[in-house]
Amino acid sequence: MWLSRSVRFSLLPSIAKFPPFLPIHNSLFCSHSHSQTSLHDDAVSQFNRLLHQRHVPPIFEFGKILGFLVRMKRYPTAISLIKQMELKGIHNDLANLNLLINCCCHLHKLSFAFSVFAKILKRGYHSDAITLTTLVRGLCDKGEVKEALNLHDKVITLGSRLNQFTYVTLINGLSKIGETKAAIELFRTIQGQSTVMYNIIIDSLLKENHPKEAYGLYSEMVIKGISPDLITYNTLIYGFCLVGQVDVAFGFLNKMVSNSIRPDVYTYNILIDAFCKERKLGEANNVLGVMVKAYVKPDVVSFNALMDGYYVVNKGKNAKQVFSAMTHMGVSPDVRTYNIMINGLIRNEMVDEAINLFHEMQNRNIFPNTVTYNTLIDGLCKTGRISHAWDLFHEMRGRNPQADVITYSSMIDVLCKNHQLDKAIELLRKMRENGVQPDMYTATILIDGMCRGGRLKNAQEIFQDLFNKGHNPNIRTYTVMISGLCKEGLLDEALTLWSKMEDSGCLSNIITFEIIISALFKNDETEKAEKFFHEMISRDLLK
DNA sequence: TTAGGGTTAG
Repeated sequence: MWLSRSVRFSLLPSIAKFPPFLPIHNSLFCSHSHSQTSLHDDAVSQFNRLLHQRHVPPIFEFGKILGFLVRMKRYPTAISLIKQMELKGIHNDLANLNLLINCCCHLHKLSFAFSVFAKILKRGYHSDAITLTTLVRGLCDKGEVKEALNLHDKVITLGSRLNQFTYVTLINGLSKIGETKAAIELFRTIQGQSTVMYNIIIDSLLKENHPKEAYGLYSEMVIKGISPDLITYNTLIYGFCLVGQVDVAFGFLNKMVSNSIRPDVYTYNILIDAFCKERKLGEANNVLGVMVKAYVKPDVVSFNALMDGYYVVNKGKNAKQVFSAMTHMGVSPDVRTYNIMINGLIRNEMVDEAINLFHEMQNRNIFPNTVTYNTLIDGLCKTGRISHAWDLFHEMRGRNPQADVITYSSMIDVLCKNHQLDKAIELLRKMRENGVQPDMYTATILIDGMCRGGRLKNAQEIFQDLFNKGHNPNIRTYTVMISGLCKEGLLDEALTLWSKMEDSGCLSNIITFEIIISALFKNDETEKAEKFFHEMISRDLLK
C-alpha cells in the first residue's frame, strides 16, 4: 500500500533504489572548508580590528559582525563584544541593543534583557516593534506567555505600535503551551493574518489531533488568497501523517509539487520518519535516495530517523551501518543520534553496549541530556541493575542535565517494585521540593505500587488528590485503581468507579475489562461477569 | 547590522 502511494507520488518518477549505506560522492555534499570555529574566530578578529581603528567606524559595521555571530548562535561572544564597545565609550545604536536583548533572551537572562530595554528608553530611543517582539519571544520561550501578553497590553496602552512579527510570536507562544484556543482567539482579532500565523495554528491543531479544523483553516487561507508556502505543506504533511491520514498527507505532497514548491530537507525527513514509524524501512530508504537525486542533502535528522526505524524493526546492524554512512557523508552525529542508539540497544537488551556508547559520546564531546540519562536509567532499572541506575540518578543531582518528571518517575517505579513504598513517597516529596511536578504517569506508578503493597488507603488519597488538583485521570490510572479495589474485594466500589470513569468519557480498554471480569468470577458473581464479557465483545475489544 | 512558523530520541 505504501509502495503504491510512493509510486503515485510525482516526486518519484522512478523509484531510485539508492544503495543505502554507500557514501555519496558528490561535491555538493562535501563539508564546508571553514569550520564553525574558524568562522567565529575570524568574526571576532575582524571585530577587534574595527574596535582598534583610530577613527571609530560606523556602528552598523560592528552590527554586521554581531548579526553574523547571533545567526551562528554565539550569544556569549556577541554579548562580550558589545560590552567591549561600551567600555571603549562607543555607544551602540538601537539595532545593536536589540541584538543584545536577543542574545540575553536566548541565554534565558531575562532580567538583563529588560535592563537593556530600560537603557533603550533612558537613551530616548523610541522602542520599536523589533525590541518588543524580541522581549515577547524571550518571555514565551521561558513559558511566561501570560507575562508576554501583559507586556503587549502595557505597550499598546503606552501607544507603541506592534506588527505581524509580534503577533506571530504571541500566537506561537500560546500554541506551544497548549493554549491553541486562546491562540486562535488572538489570531481572529488581528487584521491582516499571515501565512505564518495560519501555519502555527494548523500545526497545533494537527498535533492536538484536530485534523478537520486544521483542514478548515487551510481551505480558509486558500479562499482568502493567502498562499500556503513550503512550511504550510510540510506542516500539513507531517500533521496528517501524525493523525494517521496518510492519504491526505500524500495529497498535500502532490499539491505542493504541482504548485512548483520544491520539497526541502524537512519534507523528506518527515516522509522518512513517517515510513520508519510504519516500519516500512525500504520505503524510507527510497525517500533518502530520491532526496539525494534531487540534490537535497540529508542531514542529521534524516539519519537519526532512519536509525530509529531500523532499531524499531530489530535491525541494529543496519542502524550501525547508517551511523557509518552519515559519518562518511560528513554529517556529525548529535545527542539524539546517541540517544536513539542507546534506546535501540536497550530495547534489544544490550545494556552494556548502551553504557559504552554513553561513555563514547562524552569522549566525542557530545554531552548526554536528560533524555540520555532517562533512557539509560530506565534500561538499568528494567534489567535489575538498580544500584547503577541510582548512581546515574545521583550524578544528575544539582547539575545539568537536571532530572525531570520522567527521571523521578522511573526511580519511584523501581522503589515501588521493590516494596520500598515509604522511600517512594519520600522521593515524591523531594521531587516536588526540587520544583518537578508529578504527572499522571507518576501518580499511576504510585497508585499501582500502593495497591500492590496493600496500602489501598494511600492509593485512594493519591487518586483523590488528582481530582482535587483538577486533573483528569487517564485509562491507566483508573485501571490500576479499579484493580486495587478488586484485589481488596471491594467490588462494589470498583464498579462505582468504573461507571464514574465511563461517564467521564474515559472508556475501558481490554485490560480494565479483564480485571473486572476475573474479579467478578472469583467472587461468584457469574451473571455480572458475563454481562461485562458481552459488553467487551460488543465493543470489539477482543481484536 | 536587529524581531516570526515546520522534521528525529526517553
